[in-house]
Amino acid sequence: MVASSSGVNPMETVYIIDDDPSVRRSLSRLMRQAGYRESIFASGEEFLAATPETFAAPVCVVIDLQMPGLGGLELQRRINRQNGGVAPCSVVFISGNGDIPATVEAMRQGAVTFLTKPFDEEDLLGAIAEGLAIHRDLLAGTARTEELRSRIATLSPREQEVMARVITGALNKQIAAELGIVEQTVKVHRARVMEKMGVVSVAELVRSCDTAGFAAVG
Amino acid sequence: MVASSSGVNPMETVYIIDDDPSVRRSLSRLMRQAGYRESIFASGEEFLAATPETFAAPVCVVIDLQMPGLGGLELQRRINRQNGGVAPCSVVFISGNGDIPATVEAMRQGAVTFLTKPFDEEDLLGAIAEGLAIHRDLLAGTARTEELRSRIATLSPREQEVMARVITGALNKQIAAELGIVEQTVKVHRARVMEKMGVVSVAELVRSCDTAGFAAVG
DNA sequence: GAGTCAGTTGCACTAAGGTCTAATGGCGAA
DNA sequence: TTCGCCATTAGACCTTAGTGCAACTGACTC
Repeated sequence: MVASSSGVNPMETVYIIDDDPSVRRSLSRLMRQAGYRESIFASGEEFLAATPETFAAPVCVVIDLQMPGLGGLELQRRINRQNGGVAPCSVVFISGNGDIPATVEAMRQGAVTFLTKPFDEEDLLGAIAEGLAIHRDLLAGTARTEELRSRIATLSPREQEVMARVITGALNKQIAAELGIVEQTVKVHRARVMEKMGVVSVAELVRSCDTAGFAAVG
Repeated sequence: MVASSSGVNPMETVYIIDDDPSVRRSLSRLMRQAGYRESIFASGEEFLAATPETFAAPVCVVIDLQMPGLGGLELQRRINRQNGGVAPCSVVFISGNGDIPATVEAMRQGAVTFLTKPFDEEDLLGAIAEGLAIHRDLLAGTARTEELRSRIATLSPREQEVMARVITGALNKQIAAELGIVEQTVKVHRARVMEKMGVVSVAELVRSCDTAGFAAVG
């Protein structure tokens, strides 16, 4: 089953990074035929300079392992590092004469797969479709997390202190004692927290904080 | 830094699966020298027949890719399947003449690494130490999950229905209306739920259910 | 038939959470 | 200085949650 123009999201982009001009041309054509937006780069440095550090739409990067200058594995490392260690896009490796240690390293760093030249076009298209799907799912989760983080950012310091204790299940009077304030003050902060976080129950608040990675305080 | 007897948990076990007797002997000795409990098997079938489907202590399995009968990749698949798709232990591959597609498949199936013969003993010991560490962390999480699941199992059907709604943040009167019972009855079930689950707040209950994979009901 | 258990309900009371109004003080920006 | 935001507190009032006690029903077991 070959991916075709119909059914491919036009915002999903494939980046090709290969030092061989003929490979770039050939893959570029293949991507266009499959209906993907694509851009080609002759080196990792070029790619890093020309693309943003994070992507809002699904992206799959096809990287040639052996390139002069910045090698494929080091490029993958830098791409991952851009986003605080979390992969900002999917990566597919292609290589004319790769070895097993390089394959292991690429996979450990999160590559979708590692194809050896000459490879079947359908294998590459399949890997790219998988990579885009993975990134699509990742972005979906990230969107929710980001929304919650921005909501948390609107909380005053005190409100965050109160929330951190509310999500541990602490009673208002306990929170008040911990913070050296009166219970009524806790209630006020608490009400603002619920409002700003867009939730109506402690259960929802706990889930939101967990999703956003907001740490509870014991 | 080579792992030595001191500092190695005596309950951590390494299983060697290789059809070559000399490799088995050699690796067996290496493992003992490193202070690990070890067992050797001449085939995947032997291993599957002799070991439990899940392990209570950290385990790392060293698998030879090419074996007559059950191959390494298929063995890995079966091991993973035993535990409902979740890896029940760590896997390290070794191979005399592996190829990149096999390496990719092994890594995609969760292998810690893939070493090619002849390999450095320290590389293998390092991989095993990593595999055991990964499995140790996995077991730590699993233990908590299992404890919560067994607690959930002690809940009556009605109590589970109530809990599923409590963790969505529903009020007692809403739960009562949904279940066609009176609020007081909900309170009774709810109190039992909190007691049996060993929590004292809704916040803790929500976290416990999330950890155990207990689904909320909207 | 007696005993057990899950499920149910009622009543009374206490504790905790949530809302509203109103007020005070500090602090930085316009 | 005035304005707005944050943090704080008070009092009143209502809603929910939690607890203890008692009781009834139906299903299942010994």
